Amino acid sequence: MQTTTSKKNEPSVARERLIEAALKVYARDGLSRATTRVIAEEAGVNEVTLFRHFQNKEGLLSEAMRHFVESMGNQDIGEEEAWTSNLKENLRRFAAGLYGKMVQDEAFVRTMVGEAHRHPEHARTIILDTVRPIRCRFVQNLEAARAAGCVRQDVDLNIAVEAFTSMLLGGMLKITANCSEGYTGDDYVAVCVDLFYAGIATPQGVSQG
Amino acid sequence: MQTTTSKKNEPSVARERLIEAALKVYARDGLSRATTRVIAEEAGVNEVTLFRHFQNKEGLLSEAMRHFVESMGNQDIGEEEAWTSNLKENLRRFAAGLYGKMVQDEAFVRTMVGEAHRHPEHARTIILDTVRPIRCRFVQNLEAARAAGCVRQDVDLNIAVEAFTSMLLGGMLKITANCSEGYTGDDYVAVCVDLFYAGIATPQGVSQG
DNA sequence: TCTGCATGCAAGTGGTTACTTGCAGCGAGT
DNA sequence: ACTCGCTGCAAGTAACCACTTGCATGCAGA
Repeated sequence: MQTTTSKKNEPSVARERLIEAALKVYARDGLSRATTRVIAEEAGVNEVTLFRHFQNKEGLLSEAMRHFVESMGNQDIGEEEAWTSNLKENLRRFAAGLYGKMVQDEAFVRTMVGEAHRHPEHARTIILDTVRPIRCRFVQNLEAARAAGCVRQDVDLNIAVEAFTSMLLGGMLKITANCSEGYTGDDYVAVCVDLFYAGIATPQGVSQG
Repeated sequence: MQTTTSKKNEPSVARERLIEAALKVYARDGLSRATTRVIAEEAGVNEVTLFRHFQNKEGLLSEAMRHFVESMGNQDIGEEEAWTSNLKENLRRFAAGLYGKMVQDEAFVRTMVGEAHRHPEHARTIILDTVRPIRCRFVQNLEAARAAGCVRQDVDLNIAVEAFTSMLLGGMLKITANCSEGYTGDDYVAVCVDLFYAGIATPQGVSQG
């Protein structure tokens, strides 16, 4: 029989295609509205195959989340260079990289923010396992910069980094919803970097103008 | 017949109860999962009455959004006092007030962030009509502070305010999802105020330590 | 007292949902 | 050649969805 999209060469192609499709549909339609039928269609796979691989809708969701976290773990935001010198430029690169990634995954981010209540464990896993490593490296870099005398001593770097990433996240949510007025994402990121740099740098180290 | 919850004294009680219930259910279950049956139940009103008042589900949604925007317009975040003096204290009060309001409406905020794609006009209306006035007042206050010499000249205040509110929004989303580590919302707000103040204040005006 | 309006209740319609069952083909390893 | 696992397809089930219809009730104003 003419199977429209089946390949059957590699082992368990359908499974991978279903997971990829699921993530796509989750992002596009939300976790609630992502139906097994639509996911299977998107994957080019029979709906029954979905239930044969993952017992039910929730099983697919869990597997898809695990896959997402793993695939994100292999990615880097900003190259780690010498953060002790040229702090502002490093901040700029980090912010631009993180903001770009967030915009890229905007739909998925929205879905997870919106459904964090209904799927608390998945939301927590994703936030902790994907953004924490990034944040930790960021904190370490700032600590190095502080050791070099570029960063104020009287500020909690953990919270400061949280505030910086939140600034980028919140801005992305508003800008991509077309609710910003008269400025672009690049403008926004630039101001964030400027403010944050001026906020954490040691006063005598702030380059003015 | 024994009507369980009807009052029938005031005019059109059902309508108001339906709108209140709808907002509650939207926040709790999301826009997609909020069913007419559940909303009617929550309102203690027959489901048919819902369709008689608002033609369909979308009609109720629109009315509920309008109601939300109106009710928010009557609320104030921070009292407007003399912003030219004691800038940091004013920032603190504003931030605490806004953060508190966001936490209060956390579920609704999440719903709107998550479904902004599927209901772009409502999302835009809400963001623009409810948070813009607050932001505008904030910008004006900062401009006054700048005129008094407390605020740097070389920063776009519109974007800076956007960054500040985004910082609070993003932090709230993470903290209320139990994804913060070792700090409270108050800690977070305090650091945000500290960073932002150090970020926008004129260098000579920064009180150190 | 009569009329109109808002509401409740019971029932139903057509569509969609998650999920199941039974059957058949096809490729790979033995 | 034969089996076995993966897959497709057709069909069905029970629940739920938005939304409708018809009828009864009770309150308010005339």
